[in-house]
Amino acid sequence: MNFNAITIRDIAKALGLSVSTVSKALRDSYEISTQTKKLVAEYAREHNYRPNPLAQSLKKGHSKTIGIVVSTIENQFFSQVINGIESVAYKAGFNVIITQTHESYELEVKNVAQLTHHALDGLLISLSAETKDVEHLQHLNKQGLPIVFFDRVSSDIKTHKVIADNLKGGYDATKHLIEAGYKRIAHITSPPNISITQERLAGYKQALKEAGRPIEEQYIKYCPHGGRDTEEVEIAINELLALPNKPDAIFTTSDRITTTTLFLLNKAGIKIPNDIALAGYTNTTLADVLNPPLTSVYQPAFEMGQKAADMLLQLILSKRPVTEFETITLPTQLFIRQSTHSVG
Amino acid sequence: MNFNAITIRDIAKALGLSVSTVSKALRDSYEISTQTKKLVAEYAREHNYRPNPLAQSLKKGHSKTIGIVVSTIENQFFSQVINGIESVAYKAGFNVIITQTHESYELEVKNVAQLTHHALDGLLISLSAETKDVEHLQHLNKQGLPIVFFDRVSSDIKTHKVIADNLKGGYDATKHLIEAGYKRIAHITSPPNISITQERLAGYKQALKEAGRPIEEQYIKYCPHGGRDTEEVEIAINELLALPNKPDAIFTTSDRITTTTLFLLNKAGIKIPNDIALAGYTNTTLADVLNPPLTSVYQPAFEMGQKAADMLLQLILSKRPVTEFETITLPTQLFIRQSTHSVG
DNA sequence: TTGAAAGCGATACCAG
DNA sequence: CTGGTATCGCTTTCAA
Repeated sequence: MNFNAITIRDIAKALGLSVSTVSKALRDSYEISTQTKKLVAEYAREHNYRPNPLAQSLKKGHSKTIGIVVSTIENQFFSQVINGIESVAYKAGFNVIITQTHESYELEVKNVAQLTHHALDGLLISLSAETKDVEHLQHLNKQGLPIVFFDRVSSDIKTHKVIADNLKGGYDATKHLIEAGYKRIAHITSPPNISITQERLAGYKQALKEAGRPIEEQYIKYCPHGGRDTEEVEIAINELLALPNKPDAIFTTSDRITTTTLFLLNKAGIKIPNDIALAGYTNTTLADVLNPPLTSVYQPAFEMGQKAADMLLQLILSKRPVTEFETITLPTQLFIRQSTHSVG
Repeated sequence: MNFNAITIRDIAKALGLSVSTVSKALRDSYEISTQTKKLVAEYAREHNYRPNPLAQSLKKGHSKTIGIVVSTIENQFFSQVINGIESVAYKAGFNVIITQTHESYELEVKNVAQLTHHALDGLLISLSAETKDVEHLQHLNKQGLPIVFFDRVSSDIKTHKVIADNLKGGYDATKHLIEAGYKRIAHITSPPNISITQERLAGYKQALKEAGRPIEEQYIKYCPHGGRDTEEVEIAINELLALPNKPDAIFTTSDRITTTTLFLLNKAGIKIPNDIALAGYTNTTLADVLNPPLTSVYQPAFEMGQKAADMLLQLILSKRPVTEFETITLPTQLFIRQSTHSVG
């Protein structure tokens, strides 16, 4: 508040009262007479008094704000998660600060530092695609900053976590492709170090195994930045198309990889699903009006945000240190559309 | 910072120095000996000292954070604007707090209050669809809070503004539809009170006039919440379809209205562009892979964010009160795709 | 019922 | 070169 706001002292002076009386009156303390309260309240309203939150926070030792770290808000999945977080945070009187890592470890570290600089009561984070160690978080956590992971989590920090059932998501999509008659199912995914990649990949493998299909590494492609750059997806697709036995179906993870794959296949004149079928993770509301409508794994993003915020608030508000942590797994949903129409 | 962070006082005590010496050493003051500086710096690093930003802000009178108010971050246009804002804010060492109005006037007022409660140095805002008066902003502005409008602006507050060339956007899209041979061009848009609606509508009308076409009110439909609710778009479309002379093309404004219209027309089995052509405002990267690929007006969202942040920073950092304000108008781009293929 | 004063953490002026 | 002290705006004992 660098602008000329009226302070409690101004009110005190104007009304011939003491600062403490005004403060108490404003907070409706039982110690203050009804008359004085009325007087103060009126003056405050008329002059549009707003307590300086900085001063309040400094005094009280908490800021009533929580920080969110995601890779990009352009990704609908994350903006939906954020909406979920906000819906519960606001209700509890907490504010929210959002920062983006753009899949960069360096930015993640910077942003977390920046955020905690700004005095948070808690942190909600989904790791960047590059992140391999969580030293920067561990330290804060040990110092007492409550942290809750969502989506992309780390097993190196013991705290609450909220994830989608990634294994089942990968399994469902792959199984569907198998049942639809596809023979050579490729998988384009995020880098191997992040949790969602591993879990979804495990689902993919499990479905293949159950169907007695071989798992071929040549059909599995990783995008170092989770599809942030179009080129990485393009490389993956080109490698797949150059295979002697090129795939007849692709299962993609993450919004970005999915839509980029769709874009690139269209651009290359490859017909979906006739030439290659496509099933992918996405939370876009546009899945139905894509060309073709896209078979997709949908994650309950809003609920994920709500749950994560709930758990964080619980940590923040807890009187005693919490030592028991849980990981909540939310179900995903497979929507079958024309991009994976049955073969034959 | 409710967690046990180490303070300047702790350092002073541990090192047998005074608080002020430590403070100065940390800020690399010329008054302090190199030796002491080294000592302090080392201790600070080892113990991971972070200055409490709350205390700093309180003392310095500014918080180094700017607030952003948009309708929804799920809208790609806005998330792109935010990315633009962040790119310049971070470079200048400013943090960013984002809040969403979900097109509600009430939420806008609440959020602005909430934000300023949290001690901002400046505010960047795109008005909600419901907002008709800006009393809540006027007051803050008069108190000295720098405000810059973008996208949906108000003429009631004299300050910097950044907008897209909405008139030209509306004009280009409509003219294109006319030239492509469409005869009855409808327009589905946001509520009439917000600036972008008026400007785009003006462009639509101008194109029709220039082509010697009549402007028929029955072809112009407003969505009270800018397409936030599917129903409002559905009502608009149904009314258009029920017309004796139903339109053969629709020009939609706003991401949400555009994609919802596409969805609803598809759902109703109406072929685009054969039954009805569609051209709409959208910033989604998916325009190319929609069914059909969508003719659209694209706004330079990232640049808009950059410009707005630039101007806000300029206001914040200015030594003397600024009295000269400007409105920057950014060009839009019309991308012609299959949803408006030429007739015949 | 009201007020004086300490203190949250950091900064800056002024002495020494 | 170092340290004491007032201050930012507010909350909270403790006295009066």
